[in-house]
Amino acid sequence: MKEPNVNFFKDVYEVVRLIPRGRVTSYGAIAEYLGTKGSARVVGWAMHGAAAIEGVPAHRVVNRQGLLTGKIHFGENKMQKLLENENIKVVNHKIQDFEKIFWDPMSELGL
DNA sequence: ATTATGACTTCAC
DNA sequence: CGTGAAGCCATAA
Repeated sequence: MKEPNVNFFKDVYEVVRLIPRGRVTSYGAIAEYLGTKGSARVVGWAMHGAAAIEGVPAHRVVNRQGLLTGKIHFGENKMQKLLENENIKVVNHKIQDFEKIFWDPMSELGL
């Protein structure tokens, strides 16, 4: 295949799509689930396109600290509004009870 | 092909 | 999880 990484992007969309409502996950978790755990940044790049795709709640994907880093490109008010709409509490650009609502694809989906 | 940048992560203080 | 520095993979110019 000429572009094997493209498959990676598609997987990211599927995983993000499987994120339950009121739950969030991190780029590293998705990257690791896909096998490219070293490319957490690439997951962010995948989300860049995912944000334009329906059914891909990019707002549910945050960094390891539960910080809404993606809101910068997503829309600060927009992302927080969406998260609050999912019963997710966001304060100072950060998710509250992040470890509680954290959704790990490796544990939930099971490898 | 090389350099620079990025929606990240981990290690060290 | 405060701040700071280095590492890693892919895209854009």
